[in-house]
Amino acid sequence: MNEKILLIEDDKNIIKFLSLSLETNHYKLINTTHGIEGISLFMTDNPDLILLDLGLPDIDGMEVLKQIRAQSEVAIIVVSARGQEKEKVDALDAGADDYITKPFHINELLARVRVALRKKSPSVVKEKTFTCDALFIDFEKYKVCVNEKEIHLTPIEFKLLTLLVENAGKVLTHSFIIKKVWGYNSCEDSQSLRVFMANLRRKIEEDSSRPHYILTEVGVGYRFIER
Amino acid sequence: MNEKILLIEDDKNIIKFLSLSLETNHYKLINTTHGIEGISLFMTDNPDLILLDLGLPDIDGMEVLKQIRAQSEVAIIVVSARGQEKEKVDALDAGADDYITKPFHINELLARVRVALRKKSPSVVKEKTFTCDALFIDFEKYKVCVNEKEIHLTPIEFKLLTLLVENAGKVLTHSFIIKKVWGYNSCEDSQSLRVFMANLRRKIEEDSSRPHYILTEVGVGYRFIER
DNA sequence: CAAAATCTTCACACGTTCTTAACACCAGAA
DNA sequence: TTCTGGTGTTAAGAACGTGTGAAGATTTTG
Repeated sequence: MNEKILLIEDDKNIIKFLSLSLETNHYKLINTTHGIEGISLFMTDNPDLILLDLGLPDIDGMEVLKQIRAQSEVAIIVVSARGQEKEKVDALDAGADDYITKPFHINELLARVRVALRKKSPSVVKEKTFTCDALFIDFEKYKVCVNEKEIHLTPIEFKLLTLLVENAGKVLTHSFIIKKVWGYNSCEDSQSLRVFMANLRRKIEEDSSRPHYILTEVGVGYRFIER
Repeated sequence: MNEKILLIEDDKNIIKFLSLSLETNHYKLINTTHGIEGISLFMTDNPDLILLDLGLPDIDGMEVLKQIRAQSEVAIIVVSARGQEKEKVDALDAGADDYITKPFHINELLARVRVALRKKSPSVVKEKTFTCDALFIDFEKYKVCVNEKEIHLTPIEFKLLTLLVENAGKVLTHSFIIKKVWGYNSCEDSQSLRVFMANLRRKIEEDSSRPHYILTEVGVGYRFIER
């Protein structure tokens, strides 16, 4: 959140215009009108994205692009008045992630900023797992371990455990669980549910007569302990 | 190295034009004029990049975009005659990596294709071979060995094994496997799948009644053991 | 075109999973 | 104590999913 954007641009009007738009969209903005300072600011401030104009007063924007790209994979969007095909191709091949020609629509620019940021953002592979004491669940792999030892759950058992864990700490009523696991038009028979709870506890609890994870709320339902 | 590009576009002239350009630049090209078939081809052919027109004769291109993006991070460049700001923003926010408006300059398109491919490529570092115990697979040479002895697999068997191995450790549901192997619009018939699993096991398992590599998750699907 | 390989479909045996029913257990109330 | 309502446990059979051989359909190959 609050990604940092470095704007290297010498047109005062565009600076004003972009500052406003970017800041209302909750980006942190740094800006400079000169290429040399741009490279320097990139080094010191470590922005998440750079908006780079090609026509700068001191050095050529292409030079700035190449120097930054030589050191970093940071997202760079070229924003330029030069709309010639060759310049676009050169900038893109020199490492720019996108190229927008002035004049541009602000919403398109913002959308392209989002694209560039989502691609460069540390696309951490989200492990969809859950751990609580000796219990480990990998929802994606459909795998459940107790004390590092894999145990086998049937489809309904897995669904039940997932439901409980997703609502850890909350009490789930019998009818809620039945609706979620068996579907909305199943009769309100809690016999099966009790059997499944027993089986589930036998598999994941150390002592199923004194459950640690799945607690019974008499007259109401069941609840998974809060982490 | 010979990246595969899927072109979903209904304008015959553009198809001809792009085919020529892309093939002279040594890309492998697959193309279709319909969105539904596009999704299906994406599933079966696993392209490195998709060029998507928004105005298709069967379904809306945005729908194609969303459906593909729901399953994959593959590079997608929208190539459309619709140049409205809102459409660009919608497509980019729906997951497109870039948006080019017709008419376009071919060199700019090619440059943007290079940008999209170079950004996606590092994440798709695909292993060329796979080894697990007595099983060896060379994906490029389309070769499978068990105990150093080459065995013959049919195309679907190979595809199935590849899919399982690429997701080693994860449970793949029947419907997921069917979609990936047989394509998007195949009916949900798991009969064939069971037969292929049996054949595959007979070929790679020592004792196919007690499989070592391909495990069954009753009621859910199959999975390849974790390395 | 014929032969071979591959794929699909069907039937059925077998194993797993689910449902159901019976009963034990544990409060708290009469 | 006995009764009562809710819960835990066990076991049997029903329902469902899976493995497998073979036959027929389709595609590929020579």
